[in-house]
Amino acid sequence: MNNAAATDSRESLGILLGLVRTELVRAMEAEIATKGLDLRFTQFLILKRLAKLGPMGATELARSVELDGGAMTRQLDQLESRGYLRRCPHEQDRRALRIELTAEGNALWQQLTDCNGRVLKAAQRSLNASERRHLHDYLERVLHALRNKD
Amino acid sequence: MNNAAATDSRESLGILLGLVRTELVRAMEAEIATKGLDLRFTQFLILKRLAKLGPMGATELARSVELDGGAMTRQLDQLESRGYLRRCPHEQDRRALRIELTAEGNALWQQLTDCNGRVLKAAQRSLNASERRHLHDYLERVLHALRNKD
DNA sequence: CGAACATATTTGCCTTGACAAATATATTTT
DNA sequence: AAAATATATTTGTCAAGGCAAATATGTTCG
Repeated sequence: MNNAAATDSRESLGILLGLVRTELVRAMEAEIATKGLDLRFTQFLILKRLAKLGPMGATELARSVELDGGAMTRQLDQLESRGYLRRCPHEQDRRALRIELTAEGNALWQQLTDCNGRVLKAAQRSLNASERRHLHDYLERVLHALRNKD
Repeated sequence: MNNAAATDSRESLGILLGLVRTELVRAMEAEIATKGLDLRFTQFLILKRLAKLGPMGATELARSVELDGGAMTRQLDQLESRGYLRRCPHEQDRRALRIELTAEGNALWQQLTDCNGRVLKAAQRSLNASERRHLHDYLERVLHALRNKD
């Protein structure tokens, strides 16, 4: 009985993670849409990274949001054409870029940070502070276990 | 400080979930590949549902693995052409299908269930039984909160 | 009954992202 | 310094999945 419950619980982890993530993405995009903005979750993540960490290269940015380099190029095309960021040449390395938010990009982030906060607050509203920490901790441990699977 | 940590933790939940899921999918597909099989995670989920719950319609199957109906049609095309499942006419409803595993499909599942168990065990190896239950519980509470956001 | 509406499946179209090849520039080796 | 190697970005190609329209069938209401 105990055994059966544990087994079932283990087996649905993959689906459960997918469901939670899908809903979170959906909720964020819906929240963004209520502001009259049209941005995908990926684009939101890119802007967030730039806003939080400042200018950086495309490869570094891609790694930090777990996106393929080629996909990043295309996202940058879009975000640049909409005026949210700029591709500047890197000072020392002529291969690389220095991607930075424009004033418009920063203004946009001001709005997005609201959405972000509201959605995450709503998502975790039934968890207390300790439970939130634990959730985060467990997820990181699972991630670590998967990455070092010997 | 406490506040800052909580904020940071909240903000990375979206990315963290994505990372964990991506790694889990990657690990499952790698494990499947070691058996000489060529199956995507989605296909694995479809077979799993059919193996666990028995024959069902395409729409129900699609919902249960959180997949679009159109995408399901195409996955079924592939799995059927490889001989793992059959589309039978539904007895009462001539619109609907009754999708069932073939003998080959069941045999395949015997192999897959191993992979599934190994990966999930590895993923959760640093969590004890209580922590696994909690992780599952927290994720379900977050999911529920996102779906009923009033 | 017949019209309106709902549901199951399929198909077409489009966007996204992974992977690999191409290009340009840096770094290391010989 | 030339050659080999590594890294940053871009581009081409492909498969997967979301959405909407098409088709077929079922259900409900007047």
